Amino acid sequence: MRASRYFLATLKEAPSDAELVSHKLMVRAGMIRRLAGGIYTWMPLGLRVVRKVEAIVREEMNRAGAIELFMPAVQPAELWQESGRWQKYGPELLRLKDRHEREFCVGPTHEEVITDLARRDIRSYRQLPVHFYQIQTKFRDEIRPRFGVMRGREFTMKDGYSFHADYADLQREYRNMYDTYTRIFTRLGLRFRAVSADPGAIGGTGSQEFHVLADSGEDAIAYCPNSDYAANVELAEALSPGTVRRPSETMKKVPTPGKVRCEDVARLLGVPIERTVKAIAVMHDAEFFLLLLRGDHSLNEIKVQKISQLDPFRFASDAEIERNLGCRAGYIGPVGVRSGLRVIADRTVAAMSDFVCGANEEGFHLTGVNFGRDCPEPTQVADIRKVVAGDPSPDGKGPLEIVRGIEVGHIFQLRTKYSESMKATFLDESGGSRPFEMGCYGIGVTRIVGAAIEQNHDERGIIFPEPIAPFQVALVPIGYGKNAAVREAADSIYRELTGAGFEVLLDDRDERPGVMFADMELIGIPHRIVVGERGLKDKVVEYQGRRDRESRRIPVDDPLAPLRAES
RNA sequence: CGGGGCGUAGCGCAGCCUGGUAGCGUACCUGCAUGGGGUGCAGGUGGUCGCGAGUUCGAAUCUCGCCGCCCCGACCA
Repeated sequence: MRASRYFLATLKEAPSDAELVSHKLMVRAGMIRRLAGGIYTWMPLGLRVVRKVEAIVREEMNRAGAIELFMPAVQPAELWQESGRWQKYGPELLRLKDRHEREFCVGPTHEEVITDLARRDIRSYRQLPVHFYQIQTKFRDEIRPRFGVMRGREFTMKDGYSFHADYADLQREYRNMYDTYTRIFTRLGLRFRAVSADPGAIGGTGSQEFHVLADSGEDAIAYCPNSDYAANVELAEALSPGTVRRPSETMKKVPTPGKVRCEDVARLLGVPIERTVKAIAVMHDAEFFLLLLRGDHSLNEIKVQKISQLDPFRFASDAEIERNLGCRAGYIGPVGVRSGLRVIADRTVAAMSDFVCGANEEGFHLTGVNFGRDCPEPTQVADIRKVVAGDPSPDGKGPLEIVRGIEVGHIFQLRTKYSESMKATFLDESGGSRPFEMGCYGIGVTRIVGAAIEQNHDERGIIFPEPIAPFQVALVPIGYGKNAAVREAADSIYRELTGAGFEVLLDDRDERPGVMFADMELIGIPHRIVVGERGLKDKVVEYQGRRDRESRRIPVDDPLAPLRAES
């Protein structure tokens, strides 16, 4: 490809609304342009990268035995009403009406469509198992689209759905997909980690997410460096500390005017924050609950939601706190509350003694507090906090560490959730009618592009992993338009590299060297060959890898040398 | 959904408080010079100042409404 005939659209400055490096760099490199909130045009250069990702995903899915099809983006409301999600999905589902006032939605996912297809076309166990997938545009009307293509509203996703006669076969395919995803992300050249995701809601042996590791990731992942334990922090279990309570102090009321946060109270009283307990007031319908956490811990809302009396819950308003405790937020605690008020303590709190908590009186806290003696034992003890680095791994193999990640894949055992609600059944060997066992497996294709950049960049721009680079080699002649020797050498190298199967971007724009270097680095091409009059006299050109600090001279008649060494 | 901020040329910004019909950098076009890290000089193109209404002789500027975008919050005990 000749740069003069291509459409490079690099920018010196990024638009001010871009926050993440990957977003800024994608705009600056001319990979994407914004059309509306969370909706982007893929420019020629960006599209090349998307296509590379798609190709790898497609190849591995096919190799794994899945079959590609293509479903409509616009879906009739009836299917969603049947599965119950027309109500449940909420405002994230973009709904629309056609000219006959019939209701449709733009598909955020395709379980309904594929299940409908299966119930029509799969009648016998002899047709099972089967796994369909597609690479398709989805639309999710996010509350707050941001981070460019990483949390857009319109995005490309590979979604696959498998159908099985029994659970054992679903598990087999689930493992198959685990291995396939691992291969895909490895081939894409990404540092990633598979982590356990929410197993409760849908059932089965659980689901797993694949995260690209990056500090800017929206998810926190807890993992054990000594084992393969890894889970989204939302689910990672915080074990009971198992320490024995040893009350030694007597309870005292101390003034703490203006100190409402645990760390402020701890500092004022000169005690470690680990000795404080904070109380969080929540409501389930009209019922009031007090949740107790150690001062330095934070509430895990997902875990709270799993306590049956608290599904769903919301935070209590100031008025509700006043009404139930007679005190404003900031000074509330479990001591002296009316009987019958439900107090749920985190496991860590349940093992504490001589702790500090709010006195239910504005401007005062209590020290030396102990359960049983100063206030009733908690109504319930549960794991309701987020794990922190240093907590013991649930598998007992050492302390947890926490890293951040970007979710780029998710595999799921759906079981019969959709096949039952949509009456999708087949006939088994004995002629009985049974609902399909289903699995579903997603990969965020466009998000991968952002995640890859998030993980691979420097102050000059993008550093694409080789397998998804838009071009592998940037060929930069200096004085292409003026110097015949340079032009001939560049053209000849171009032919040779192209002939060897490399995608080469020949910068024949006759720009100043600095401009060409800056552009090629910005757009992240992994290899660069510079052809200049100076070197040609010695029959050499220069090679520099995108991560290299310096270039090195290579013979002009063997430009493939450094690339061979690579592979 | 709550709070805050912003909307002026493709991009980044100034002007607005103290009304007088718009400016800087960059990008783009032309010419000359330059030719190994976003080069220099000169000359140009490009804006209904987000949209609508109002106040005024006169509105980018003041008022109201709408739209769009960004950030923060929804862990506050």
